[in-house]
Amino acid sequence: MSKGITSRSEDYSKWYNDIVQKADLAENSGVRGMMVIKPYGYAIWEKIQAQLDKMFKETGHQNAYFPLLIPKSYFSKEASHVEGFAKECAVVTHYRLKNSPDGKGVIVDPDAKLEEELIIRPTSETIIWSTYKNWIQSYRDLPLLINQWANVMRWEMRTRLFLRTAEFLWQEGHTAHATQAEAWTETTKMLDVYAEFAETWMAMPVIKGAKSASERFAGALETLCIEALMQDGKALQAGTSHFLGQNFAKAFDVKFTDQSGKLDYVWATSWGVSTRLMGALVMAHSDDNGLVLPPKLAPIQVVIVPIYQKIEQLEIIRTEVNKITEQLKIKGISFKFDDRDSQRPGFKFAEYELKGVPVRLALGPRDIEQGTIEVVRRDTLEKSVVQQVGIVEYIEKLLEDIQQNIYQKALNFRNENIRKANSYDEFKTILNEKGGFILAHWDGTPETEEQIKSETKATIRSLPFEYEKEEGICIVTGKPSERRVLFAKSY
RNA sequence: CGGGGCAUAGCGCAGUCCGGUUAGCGUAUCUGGUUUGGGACCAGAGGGUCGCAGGUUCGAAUCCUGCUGCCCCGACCA
Repeated sequence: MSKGITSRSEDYSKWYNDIVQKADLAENSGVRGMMVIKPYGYAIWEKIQAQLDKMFKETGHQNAYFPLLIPKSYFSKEASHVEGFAKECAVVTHYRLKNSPDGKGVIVDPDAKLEEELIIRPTSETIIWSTYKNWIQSYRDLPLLINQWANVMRWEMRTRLFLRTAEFLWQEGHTAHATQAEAWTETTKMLDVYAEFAETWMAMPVIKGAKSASERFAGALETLCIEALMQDGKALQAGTSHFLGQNFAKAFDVKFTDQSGKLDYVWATSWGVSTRLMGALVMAHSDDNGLVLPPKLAPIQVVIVPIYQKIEQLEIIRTEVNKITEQLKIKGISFKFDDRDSQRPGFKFAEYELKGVPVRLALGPRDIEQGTIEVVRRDTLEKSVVQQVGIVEYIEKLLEDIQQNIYQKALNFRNENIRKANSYDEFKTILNEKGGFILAHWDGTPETEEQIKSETKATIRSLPFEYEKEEGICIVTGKPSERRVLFAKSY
């Protein structure tokens, strides 16, 4: 169909790579595992950031910035945290280069070895909590609600554009509270923020739940997550919110005096989403013609393509287009009038489909004569000719429809791909033949979880909130279980 | 980090097995013209340290060694 894009049925991974690269979202760089986010891709990330940032501020958080480099000694203070991240940390050992004696380039100066090595942050709990120690003395300093937008680095074995890169962009919220209850409320509140963002803005349905013990964040007492289903039937963790208890407060000695004068450790949370959301966005809605973007996150919501033979015709069209774009501006709808003479209309149509622009308008001599305009919506590729009168209201409504429609489509797909399995055989059959989410009983032990993982490659994505308790027996061991949990193969 | 594949013009590739003119093809780019309602056509032009570093040879894109990067499959993760 489309030039140069592998179809999903042919090779899903290749399709994903083709879209990311050909829609100009990102490309691989000269550095292993690290990508360049291109202007069009970054524009989408900026929209994601802007909305999330607004939501964080609305829930009382402030932004701050902490250092990229973390002293190695900080890292060892919280035992399970080290264990979780040690294997993938980049380490800075020297602070100077010098000219190579053989005259070929530069070498690390062996005389410039650091006394204490520095870790490039894989996450910032340690540097932040060592700082919070100085910021918190009394209950009056609480709650402390901080977020930072930053890059982090995790030395990944195998990387994929947006989904897993060695360096990625994210936000990380780090909060401190006087009581356990308040910290727990914060943990669930931020998960709700993520879920709302995913569904309302990304048009991507998610399932909220809690991670099993083995999938928890290193150092957390509880990890909550939102899980989304991709078109190939694999699950993607789209955001996490951690209840850290008093682990980091104890590790970094962060105490406060409560109203009765008693000294106690503070309660903590952390929560984050990353540029991985970009990967989720691509896989949630796109088709074999290219990217499909939800209008709320599309850098260009409406593209206008003029169709003309002579330059005089273009000028007439331009006058008509200006009338429309002035109104679009007032409505806050972003647009692009593509008057490039170097490409023909057909080329432009294909190009904007590839880039996922939600609405395309085409205006030619025939329309000028008849007072009409051609409107094509990206999600269904449906083409209609409508009157120019009232076109802006029509577009406004159409953008809402598209946002709704792609959400509904993704929701239907997701719902059709949640299945219950009542035996291990059934579980395996569903997994191999259909994929998707599987709800099944599990005895609650890490051993059984591990056995299922090694035998089927499926993992427990979460203990989902939205499914009620139900007595049953574990599909593997036959032991009693009080609820079904959510399994899937995942990214 | 293990197994497999790949690296030649911006992009996609041929040439490599079997060393030998000036390294080709498609596409993109630039110029001029004709075109423009679903990826236009004609004519001309520019563009290469053949991934990097060594080696063999009269001669290397081609043979040998090392390195780097990318892709796919595994072990680990947001």
